[in-house]
Amino acid sequence: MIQIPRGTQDILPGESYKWQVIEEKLREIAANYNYREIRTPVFEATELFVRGVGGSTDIVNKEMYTFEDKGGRSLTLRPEGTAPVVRSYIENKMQHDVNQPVKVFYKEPMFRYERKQKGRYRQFVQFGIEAIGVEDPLIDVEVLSMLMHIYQSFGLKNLKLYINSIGDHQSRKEYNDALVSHFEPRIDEFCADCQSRIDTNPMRILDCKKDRDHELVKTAPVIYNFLNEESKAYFETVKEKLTDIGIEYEVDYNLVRGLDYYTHTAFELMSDAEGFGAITTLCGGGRYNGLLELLDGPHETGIGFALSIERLLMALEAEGIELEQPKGIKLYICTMDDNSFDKAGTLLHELRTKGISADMDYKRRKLKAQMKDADRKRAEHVIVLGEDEINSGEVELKSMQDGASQKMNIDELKNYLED
RNA sequence: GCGGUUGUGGUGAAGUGGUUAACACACCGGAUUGUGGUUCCGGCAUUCGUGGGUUCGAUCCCCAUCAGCCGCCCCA
Repeated sequence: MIQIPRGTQDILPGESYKWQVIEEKLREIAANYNYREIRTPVFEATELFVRGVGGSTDIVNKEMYTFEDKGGRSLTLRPEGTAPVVRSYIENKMQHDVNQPVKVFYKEPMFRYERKQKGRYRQFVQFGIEAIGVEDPLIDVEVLSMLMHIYQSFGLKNLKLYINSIGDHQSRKEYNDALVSHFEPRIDEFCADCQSRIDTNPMRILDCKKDRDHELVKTAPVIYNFLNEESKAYFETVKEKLTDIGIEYEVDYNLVRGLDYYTHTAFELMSDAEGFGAITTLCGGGRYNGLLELLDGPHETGIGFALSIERLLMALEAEGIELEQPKGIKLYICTMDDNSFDKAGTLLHELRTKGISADMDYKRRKLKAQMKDADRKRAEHVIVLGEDEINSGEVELKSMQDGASQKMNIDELKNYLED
């Protein structure tokens, strides 16, 4: 038997309604904030991610599905959504778009070659937004408020929003240097991971789980102090506005994001719910000043976030929140014999043509079994089509909810069910 | 990529080196010759992730492989 590839999943008919409910809600909220959908290809030039996401990141170093096509081009299944959107923005010269800033959302599968775990897939669906063309604390707040709006609209409670500012590239570099000189003299007291982090990404030492109690971690320089006045003011405004509109957050100076392109505002939404295991990040994002220029684009800046629908579903499950199941069919037709089986097929065709959802049992089961089937299919009404009904042209329309039935002829039935 | 753990019917799960692989739910059928969600009765895995090996014999032992889960790493 051929099995599904590791880290991927089938969304079966019994579950797909959950995705539909979530997707519908996301589209609704996106429209509410005036973000429009963008769709980009599943694969892109490998170079886009190497440059855009950053050559030192794990994503680029070990998680990409990269292949060569028959023309010898190196292509990569997209591991994240921001670089492709920015590529499209640049290529389509969207800085000249009449709608400014350019506010887009996407909802597409992403691919990362990682060890599978609960809530971590090799193919997963990200919903994300990007607002490009404006640098103003207020747009950062819009993005954050939309993010919280999404999760709260599903009734989720155990949420924690962490924010930080990592400043511009200059302050980030100075801060990194300061961390290196802070840790270097005693780096041998740290775990093996941290010893390599000091070269690759010193900020990561700060949120190491093993060394979190080390005194040097506690006395380490704080990034806030390395921000220039402008960056500080920007960050302060973001925080004030968040408070003004009632969004709770916690500042986490150790919050750094794994992708190289982030600057200034960075954030992460975590779940507090029980049984969430190692994977607690529901959504992450931040501002990316400089990314457009890095990809040969105009001097514009952007901000965005990305969330995984799989993890959103996980969070809903963890909090015992059920999504509304779709309505069942309007009418189920029970048949008694070959003749009525045949007639039912014709009637079904007529009903469906009128837009009335209807079904019957094609397995020719006994009446009782058909009633059970109608129940399972959540039919609103059922009729029994037998010899009597066919001869008289009259059926009893039974409501599955209260069991009450009313007599009517078949033509009346079609009109009755139409609305 | 590293460490650990698990893998029995549609689902949840017992089980043992030896002729017929518990049980529960679901499903199908009957009790009730044309009416659902209750009850009672009956049926339902030549097969124990896959491929090898050990053995007279393996679902139970060994090896490999695939997949899930947990931890690390990292992230959505």
